[in-house]
Amino acid sequence: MDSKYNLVGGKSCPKFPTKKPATVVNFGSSTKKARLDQRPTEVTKLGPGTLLQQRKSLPVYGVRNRLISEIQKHSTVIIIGETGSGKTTQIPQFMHEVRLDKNGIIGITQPRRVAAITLSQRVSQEMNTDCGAIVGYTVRFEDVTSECTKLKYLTDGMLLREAMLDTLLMSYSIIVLDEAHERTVHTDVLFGIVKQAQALRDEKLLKPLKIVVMSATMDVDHFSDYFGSVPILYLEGRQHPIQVFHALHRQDDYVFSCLVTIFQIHQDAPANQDILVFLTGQEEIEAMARSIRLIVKDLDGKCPCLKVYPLYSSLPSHQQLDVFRPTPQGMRKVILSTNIAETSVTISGIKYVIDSGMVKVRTHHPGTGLDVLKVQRISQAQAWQRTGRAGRESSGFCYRVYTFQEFDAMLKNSIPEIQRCNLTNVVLQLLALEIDPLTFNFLDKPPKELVNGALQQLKQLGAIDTVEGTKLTEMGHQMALFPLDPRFSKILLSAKDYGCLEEILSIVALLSSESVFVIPPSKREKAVAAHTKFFSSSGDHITLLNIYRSFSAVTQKKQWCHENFLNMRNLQYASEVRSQLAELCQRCKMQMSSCNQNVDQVRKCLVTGLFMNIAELQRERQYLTVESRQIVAIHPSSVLYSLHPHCVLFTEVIQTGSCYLRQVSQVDPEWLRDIVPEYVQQHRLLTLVS
DNA sequence: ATTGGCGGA
Repeated sequence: MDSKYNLVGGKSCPKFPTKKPATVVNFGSSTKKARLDQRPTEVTKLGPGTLLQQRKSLPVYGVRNRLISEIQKHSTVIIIGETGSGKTTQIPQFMHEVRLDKNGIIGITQPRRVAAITLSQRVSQEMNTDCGAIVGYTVRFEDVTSECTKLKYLTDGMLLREAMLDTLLMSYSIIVLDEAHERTVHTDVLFGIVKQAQALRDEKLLKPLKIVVMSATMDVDHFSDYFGSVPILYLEGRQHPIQVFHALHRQDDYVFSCLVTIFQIHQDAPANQDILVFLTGQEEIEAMARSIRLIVKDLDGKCPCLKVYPLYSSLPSHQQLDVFRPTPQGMRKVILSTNIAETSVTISGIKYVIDSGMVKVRTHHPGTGLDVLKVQRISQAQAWQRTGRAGRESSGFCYRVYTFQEFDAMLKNSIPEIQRCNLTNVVLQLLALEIDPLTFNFLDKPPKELVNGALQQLKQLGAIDTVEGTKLTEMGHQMALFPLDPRFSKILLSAKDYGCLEEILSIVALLSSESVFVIPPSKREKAVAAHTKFFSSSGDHITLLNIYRSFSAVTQKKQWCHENFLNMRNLQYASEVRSQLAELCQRCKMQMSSCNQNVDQVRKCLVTGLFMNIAELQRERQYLTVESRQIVAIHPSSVLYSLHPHCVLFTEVIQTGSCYLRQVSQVDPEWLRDIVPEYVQQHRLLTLVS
């Protein structure tokens, strides 16, 4: 298969068919030692002696001196390491021990907050210091560093924010871009920023910047080429062998095939060997959970007791935590998960992985402004990532519900997010750094249409003067200060003109968080009834405002959220976002203001940033978007779903089955003529407003 | 007539 694969892991064996009854899904196998990415090490409470022993037993420890000398010799290196190699915790310590950091900081980026926090806690424990002293972390809302911090774990997004203040990142002597294979938008932009900073610092004879890229991918030449053929160092991991099976025949229903496979395994495997199944979404997972529970009833006594655990991000946290409880003796867990279990969540004790080979992917279409959420085939790299989830404690098995030929036809690597998402924010950030997004040295260039679409929208919002121009207006500079979609930043900055900053802050904060509504399937009617008292007939935005106003007024927040079927965690997050935004507004010298009960002001203010998102009722329930002439419908979760007003403003349009408008408010077409007269003229919207 | 993969500032 892939030659590099064999370098890191064990030997590849020829695959052979297994003898199974013809009524089941037939698999062929090939024994492989899975290639894996690095997960944050769990913080375990241990004495200092044991900690040192643990450190010394890590594979990376044995090659310490070679690693140091390579990193010392080269200004940029790529390090490929398997899970359990200890690269993320040890290599920064090694560099610090020999003072490679000199008079600067070693910054280590992570795609996720929890990883940055737990890693820095682990490393400060290993170095026998308090977290926040020599070792610290910086994530949104939380900065646990001090004057003496030398090893700083931070989210990639945080380092990008720091680059906004200093493009040369002068406080750092070494930057480690960890988990680079995940290719988050933030890491991808950082690639270019860090490379530019390194070159400029050399050019200006400033202190040099060393770059270390850490990844688990097979496609490492790509990273190396980007920096000009820099050395690649491979690290051994501590991964157990995993036997991989492919379906011998093409399956036409991957959900059903997964279900069949679960029971094939369940009937043969000893108790306490758990199964992890990768599926694509909440609905699919809940449906399969119901099927399994029904089938289990008919199996009585013949097999170990089988317990089903759904796992997806919108699941309340206490239900997510259930997954981590060890399986009771004589039982078996089957976890039905989205790709959350691929990277974000690590479950111990998994012996079997069943891979549907599918994933839900969001793709932005700049011409129509439409986001499409579609089920697609995964990439080979992703398939290996899933496979690896079976071999964390001991040897394991992975059943791929697709043939080897289908595997072979998959993309080697997934399309990076930067090539398929809305780039308005990225482009605004680059322009704020005086970087031309059309010539920026991306690791992988996004399609021209995405960059142009972003420039177009920034021009509409008044952030730039001309689409060709790369200079921000005063408005654009202010917008770039906010950690928001530029349309929301625009609304926030307009709020002073409408005297409703208090209200807009609450709404924008809630739009930045996940849904606050909790609707357990078993208590659906009760939950909806509880939500109804917050509903506003003018739409979802004012409904969100009503919720936030009530939330901030009550003292017993936990109980209140429970009674009203609202998600406490998401409301608290929104409240943190709100404080941060309020502080930024204050820094922009904006006066606080409130429209109290005159909430029409709020909807008018929303128009200043979302005027391109207007839709008009065509016939019953069918709307037409004014700018892109798309046929759409209001999302069933909207309070306007059954009211269908003549003219609405929407926050986003997403195609799942049909095209749906989400977060919708009724607006008076007359407002458009007052608020965005040029836009109305340009788009000949006079029929709408007359 | 009927519903939201995962992160992050």
